[in-house]
Amino acid sequence: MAYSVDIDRKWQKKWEETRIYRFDKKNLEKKLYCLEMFSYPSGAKLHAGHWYNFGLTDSWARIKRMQGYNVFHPQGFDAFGLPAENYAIKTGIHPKDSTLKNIATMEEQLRQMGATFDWDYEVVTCLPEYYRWTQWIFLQLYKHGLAYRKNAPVNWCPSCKTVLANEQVVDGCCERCSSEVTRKNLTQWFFRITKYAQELLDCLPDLDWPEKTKKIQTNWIGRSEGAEIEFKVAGSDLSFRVFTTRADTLYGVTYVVLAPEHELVDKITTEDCRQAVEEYKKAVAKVSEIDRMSTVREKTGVFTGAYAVHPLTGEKVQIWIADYVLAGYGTGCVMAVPAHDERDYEFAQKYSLEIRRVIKGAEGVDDALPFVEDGFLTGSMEFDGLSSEEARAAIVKNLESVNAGEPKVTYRLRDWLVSRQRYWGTPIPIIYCDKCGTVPVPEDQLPVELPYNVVFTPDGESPLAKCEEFINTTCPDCGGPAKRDSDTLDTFVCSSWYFLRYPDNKNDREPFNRELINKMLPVDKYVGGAEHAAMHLLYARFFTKALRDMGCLDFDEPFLSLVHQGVILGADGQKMSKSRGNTVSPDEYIERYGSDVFRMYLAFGFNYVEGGPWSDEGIKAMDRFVARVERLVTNFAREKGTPGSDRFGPDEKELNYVRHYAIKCATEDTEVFQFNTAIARIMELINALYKYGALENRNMKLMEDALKDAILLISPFAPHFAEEMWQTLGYDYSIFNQSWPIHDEKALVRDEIEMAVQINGQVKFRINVPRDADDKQVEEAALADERAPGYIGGRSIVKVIVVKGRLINIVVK
RNA sequence: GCCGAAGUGGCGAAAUUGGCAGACGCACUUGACUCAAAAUCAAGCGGUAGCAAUACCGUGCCGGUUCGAGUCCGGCCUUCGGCACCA
Repeated sequence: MAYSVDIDRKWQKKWEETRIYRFDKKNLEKKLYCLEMFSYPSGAKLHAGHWYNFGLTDSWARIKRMQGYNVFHPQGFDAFGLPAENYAIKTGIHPKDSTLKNIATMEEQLRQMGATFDWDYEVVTCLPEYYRWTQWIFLQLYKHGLAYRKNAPVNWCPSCKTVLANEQVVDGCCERCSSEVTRKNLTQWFFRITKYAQELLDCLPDLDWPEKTKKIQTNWIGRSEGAEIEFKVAGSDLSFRVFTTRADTLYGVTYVVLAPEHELVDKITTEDCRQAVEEYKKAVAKVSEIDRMSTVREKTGVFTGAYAVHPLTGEKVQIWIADYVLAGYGTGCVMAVPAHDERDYEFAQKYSLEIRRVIKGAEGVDDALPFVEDGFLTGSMEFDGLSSEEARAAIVKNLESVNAGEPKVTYRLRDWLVSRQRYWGTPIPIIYCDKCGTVPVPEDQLPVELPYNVVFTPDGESPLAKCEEFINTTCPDCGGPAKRDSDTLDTFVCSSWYFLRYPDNKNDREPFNRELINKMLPVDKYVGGAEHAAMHLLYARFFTKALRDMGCLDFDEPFLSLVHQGVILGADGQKMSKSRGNTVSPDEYIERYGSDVFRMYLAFGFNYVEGGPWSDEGIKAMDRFVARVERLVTNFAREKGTPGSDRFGPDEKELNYVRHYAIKCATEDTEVFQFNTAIARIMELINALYKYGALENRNMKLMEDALKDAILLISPFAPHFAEEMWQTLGYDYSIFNQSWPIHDEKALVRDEIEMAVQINGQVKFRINVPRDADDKQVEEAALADERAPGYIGGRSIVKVIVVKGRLINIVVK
């Protein structure tokens, strides 16, 4: 039977009946945890990107399985989230109903992929069995001081009617709906990820992750080393601290700037200036955070009338407020050194403030102001002549001795805002009691179930707030009337620990068993989109570390090795989208060619990490290749048993060489997700088999062995097809219980090697030399070649370089 | 603006530590089979010149190091990611 989608179904059924991909819980010594980022159950069908991610990672997992690993390869769904709720607002279909329906559809489609998923370990984040433990983790974080509430200005999307994390705001617009984001003050729950900033940074170098991703995380965390320096407010007991990375420029301070929101502003502002300050503060409050973040905007500010005392010189400098100083970074105050900072320079020029040089460039360096690079100190009393680097240490030391400063490290990373004014998410397990205050829901009362009967009106208030039977409850402490938190958790919270739940997904006493999880984790190979480089991956790392410190597990990092798949574009080279009409619907292709052809095309047509444009010609070519293999197999199966020779001449040697070369390369390339070259080598083996098959008096044993290896090599990429071919060749079920072939190094040694002969670095001709020829013999062979004199002419040989097994370069003059 | 990655035939892409550029495939051309077409099988296929042997050019651009550079160094250009008043 020619390969088609029917073959897919046949073997899917058989695999399911025989439970062939079931994970063996007893053999944890050789476990290998292979994981793709789980998906959101959207209403649409699986797209090419899902196949690219899941299908090819599955091929990788299959090889590992055949190499004897006990592969744990689970699947699940990131099932809470905005789209389902927005869909409900639009259509009236309840998020729970639509989500569960979508999950059923997607499960079905994922089964049709023919992957090695063990569905016994499925995890669905919107089910109480799961979110009960999300809530439990929230409570542990709360108990350990890692979850706290504060009033904070938040990014508000007027269209989604919800709060967005900074990272969900793209160009001042909502990541999801692209409407303009505004600012709003709300009391929100935060996770103290900043506590782990340094560790999150320190563990990065040892991870087998793409360098680019590590770089993104490094930037995101944004460590900055410097000093905190105290300035006293002249004529009062008040003081404030500034953070600076340029303590060497301290003598160049001519004024200081506070963020307009800084708490000290009201206290120090003089009567003369109060009106101007108040007006300025009002004006700043009106400017959206987005506009304020624009670098092209002209800097503005006002004088507070107050003066600060320079900690070393005792000089009085003006205190200003300006919007270019951010309340949320560092201490919310800066010392202004206009001579050596571009922003301060611009500001000082505008408001005619003094600009005082304290750094000069080295000999020959253009140090026109503002000079922002390191140099040598000048006008800085006893520090004159020191380099910037020496001066930073010396000045901070000096400050420390007078108790006016010390070395300090700050981070750009901010705490993670997790409250969402939304329905379709994990309820926050907190109760507010007038008498007892903020009370965590007792663990034995979890889960706090999400009520089904709610009204979806997009008015910015959580639907839960309007659900009386949910919101009104009794205080667990005093038994009096109390209210539940009406917000739900960011869905990134759900996805920050799902990989911990998979191995123990049915545990109803705890989120996961500590002993088991210590054996099953970390994840050995994690594969998913690069768009999660900053958020998801950082949050999951934070959760892992926090859970470790709370005694729930004993490892430091969740994902040892990470791969990002590229993006498959439409045939026009543009991102696939319905509006462009360039989407590729896997179902149609699978119906026509079978899922293995689809998967193999994805494997062969692209560099996995880069992705690229879809090509109908490309998948047709793959269809032809599969048919070509099938012809080879059926022809051979017909001839099987006919007597052949047992000779092992040059033809056999060549076939055996290609065979083992294919085994070696396919194994090594697949290991590092280079599926395209792995398949190229398999194609070469098939070509070699055709060539050999056309000969008279073949060595049938060798041919069968080579063909058998070829099918084994194809099997991870075309599992249904390979299973069918295996059967056609008369072997027992299942090919996936076979061992992965190992190449024979001896077969890769050729008797004669072709080497290129270069004259002055240019290839002129090629010679064949015996495999074991030494440099001298190679040189002699090259020079003895009849073509050599013509190229050398009358010139003399200056030097001869022999690169073993590759080329010989004759340098002549 | 800063940080990072990438630019290779008509196309998708390969290329160990600096060592034969273009593996494998698509498209195309030719031949075999066929009444014919498709499919299949076989062969060719970077550019220019030439009947040919061959010569010259060729990995975004300019320069450098080297016996030898797609690969290393310096300077540009373009594209794509990340960050962006971070003190």
